[in-house]
Amino acid sequence: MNVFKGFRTQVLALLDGMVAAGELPAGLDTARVTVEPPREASHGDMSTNAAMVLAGQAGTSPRQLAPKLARCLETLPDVLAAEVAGPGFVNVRFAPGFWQAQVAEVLRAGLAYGTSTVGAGRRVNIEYVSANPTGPLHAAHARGAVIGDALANLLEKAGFVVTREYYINDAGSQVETLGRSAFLRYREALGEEIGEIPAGLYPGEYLKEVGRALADRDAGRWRDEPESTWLPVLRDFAIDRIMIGIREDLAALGIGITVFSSERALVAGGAVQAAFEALTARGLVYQGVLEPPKGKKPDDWEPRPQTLFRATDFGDDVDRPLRKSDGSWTYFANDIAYHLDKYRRGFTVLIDVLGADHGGYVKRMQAATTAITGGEAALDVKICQLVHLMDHGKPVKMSKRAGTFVTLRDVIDQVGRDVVRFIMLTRRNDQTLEFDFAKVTEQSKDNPVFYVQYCHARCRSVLRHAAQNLPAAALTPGALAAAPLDRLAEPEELALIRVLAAWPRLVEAAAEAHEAHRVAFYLYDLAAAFHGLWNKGKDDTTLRFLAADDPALTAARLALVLAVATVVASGLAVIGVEPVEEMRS
RNA sequence: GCGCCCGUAGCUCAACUGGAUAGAGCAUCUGACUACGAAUCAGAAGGCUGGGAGUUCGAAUCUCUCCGGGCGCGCCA
Repeated sequence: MNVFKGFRTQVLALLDGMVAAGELPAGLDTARVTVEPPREASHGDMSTNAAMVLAGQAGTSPRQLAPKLARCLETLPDVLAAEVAGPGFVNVRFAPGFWQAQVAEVLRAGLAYGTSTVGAGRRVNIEYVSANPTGPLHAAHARGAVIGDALANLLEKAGFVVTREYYINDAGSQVETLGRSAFLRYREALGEEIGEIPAGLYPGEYLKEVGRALADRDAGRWRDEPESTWLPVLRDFAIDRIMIGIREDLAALGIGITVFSSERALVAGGAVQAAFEALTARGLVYQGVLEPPKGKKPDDWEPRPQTLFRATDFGDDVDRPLRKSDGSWTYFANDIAYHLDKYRRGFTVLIDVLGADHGGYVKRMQAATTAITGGEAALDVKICQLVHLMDHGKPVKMSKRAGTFVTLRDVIDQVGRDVVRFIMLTRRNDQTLEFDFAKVTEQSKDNPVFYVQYCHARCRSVLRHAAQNLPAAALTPGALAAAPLDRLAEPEELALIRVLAAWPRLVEAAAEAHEAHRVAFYLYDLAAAFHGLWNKGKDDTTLRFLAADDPALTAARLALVLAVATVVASGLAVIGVEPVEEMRS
């Protein structure tokens, strides 16, 4: 239960009452009325902008309207005081009991605390990773994988029905190159000396295994055949082998892709032709000649008529080609068909998580999605900026040519899956991210993974201590929820409860914004509030959780501790990280 | 040249989609370890939110224009 949203409905009800009493005109637009925690804690518990939003419509001023609303708010049972502040905010203070009750809410809900229904069962398709099946996943893929996966978790928690999808680009020239490269390794596996890998083919060592596997299966069957015979076989064989490895790597990172879509199958099924015809029927396809790109003109540029999609009608900068000069479809045309396919499978909310090099692709794909679905589906594209791999502050050298690039598997093996997942969410997706092997495994407060995990471990530690003196039955969530929570009266305790109570609101806001990183930042804030209270107990022993001479107080504080552990675990579940019981030394 | 993203404390980053006096963490300075684990915490100091103009009750956020960085720019995917 989002307490802020709950209070907003109460505010709206009071406004209706003011309308009925003739204090406000009817027909006010309350859509922009918000209830938020004030930035400054001293301003109170919640703040509403209602007077400022409505004053104009009501023909009065915020400072005149606000006091009237404040008086109404003070009639509510949980409200201690409502004050007008600044340009017309109404700040509300709640009775401690209002917050204390939230602890019991957390314990009753358990890990489901924060689960919301704002998604209302709407179906969302989120496509992520979608790395070309020409080699193993490398370190940079981790970011898109985690952002997509965490966003999927987040949206599910917010009440959306989510499909997690991986688009296999198995149709273009790159997989042909893969087939040729694999053929070379196949011949090598049969004992041939292949020498240097020619330019234009993939040199990676990982293809040796592919070549060997095919040699084991088919022996010399393809060696002396023409390319037209072996290429499809080698290509498909290599794709299958590489996709097996990719799936294993994703599993190692805990990425739960549910649907793998094949570009080749899509094309073979006539989907591109169908999408093309749909666009044509809408009058959005024509033959035309594009201007050359200014400033950076390709050497072989020559004006030529092309089959173009009217992307500029939908906000793109130029119209985009759908066919290559040899008559085959462009990647863009295939992708239009793919997005139409998603729409036809019932999704109206589409999210693509793409790498930084796809930045220039966003507008055209959004234009195409709007066009092909008649505006019924909306595409949001999350661009992941680069990840700079570092070690002890120095860049990790990588060279694709020398085959020394860092694979995703390397990273997972070195620092662990939980660390990878958490760190990838410690920056907004459109901000570059530094990933330092030394720093992310450091056991200090500089390391947010550690800091948050340490919070959970401390909570569990307290509960373990309590278990030495109390029967297990007294420590269940149900028993603790029944503790005298009104004993949680210290300012720091109430402040901590406010942070807990912000979790459901954060889930909703982050889900609507499609921003999973906010969960990581929230967890950091929650951990900070808890560590602060913990340390207060160092100076002031009356603040300690376990009060030997006061069982009732102890029970109330243990309820709070368990609630903190629960919300931390709930948040980590969205990120896809396992909460730890204790820190290993 | 055009488009997209970014520019916030010395450094690394937030800021709840337009809210109040822009917040954290490092680093710096001051203080707290016979402990429910100090692997932490409290306090101080640090800002013309790259510059300028506009929109309105109100702008880091929206518009325009410069400056600086990243990514991309017809038959690669």
